[in-house]
Amino acid sequence: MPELAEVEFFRTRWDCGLGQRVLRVRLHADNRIFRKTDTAALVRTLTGAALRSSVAHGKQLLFRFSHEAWLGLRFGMTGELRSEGPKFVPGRHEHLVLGQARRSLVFADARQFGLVRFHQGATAPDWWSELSPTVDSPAFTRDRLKELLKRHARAPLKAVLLMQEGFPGIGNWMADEILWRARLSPRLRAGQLDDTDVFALWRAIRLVAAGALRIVAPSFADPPASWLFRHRWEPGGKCPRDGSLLERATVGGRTTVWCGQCQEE
DNA sequence: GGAGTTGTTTAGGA
DNA sequence: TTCCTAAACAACTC
Repeated sequence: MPELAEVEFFRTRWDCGLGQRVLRVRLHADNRIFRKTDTAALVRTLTGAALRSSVAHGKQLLFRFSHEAWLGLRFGMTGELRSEGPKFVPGRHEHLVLGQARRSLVFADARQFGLVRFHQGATAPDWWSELSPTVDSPAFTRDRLKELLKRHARAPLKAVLLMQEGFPGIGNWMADEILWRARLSPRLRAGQLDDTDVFALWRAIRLVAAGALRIVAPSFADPPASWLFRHRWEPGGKCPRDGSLLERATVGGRTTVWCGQCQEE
């Protein structure tokens, strides 16, 4: 479920706990979600620590606590954050619950494709500080995009846009939306683009990222009907630009929707 | 019961 | 060696 804007939406759901101490940590230590986590250290350190701040980077979140404690979260397909009452009892999918005096901060993920990470230290962990620039940051330049396309010249555009090391935050629906805006077929090989195409793709990336953050992040609202998003899952869905029937196929290993008329092969 | 799901990692092939 | 693809992970819905 969560891409750039959805992750940002979930981040703010724990804002109500900022500045407050964690009194009790409950977790399902044996679950796959903790495969990279020292759960004993997490429980020991976060108990009594106060939540200081949070930040999103693409599909990833980092929460900073007092006691030099850092909590990293990834959502996979079905992860989410919620705030519940102080007496909340975790169900089988609520893998991590930080109990504060007035609320419980809940991380749930039914499929457990997500990830919980814990770090202790004066500075953010390496797996956070080494992330490449997100697509909405000033560092994501046209030259950087050109370089990424060159590096994966033989892969289809759709597959390249989904690579988090190059395009942090872009997921399946955003990739389709971007390619539709740029009028480029998802099946085009990345190395086939000329400078005009690269510029169109860059502009579409910026526009879709900014639009998603503006529309989706504050309240999880759907984008307007002028976006491909609203038509991509409908049977018989039509292109909001020219009204022709949308195409659907697996590209780059993922279900992909595009307009065969206005997206250049 | 089978197919599909807004994600990532890994094994194996080209 | 490097890069790309398909399968696997786990649980739910239609």
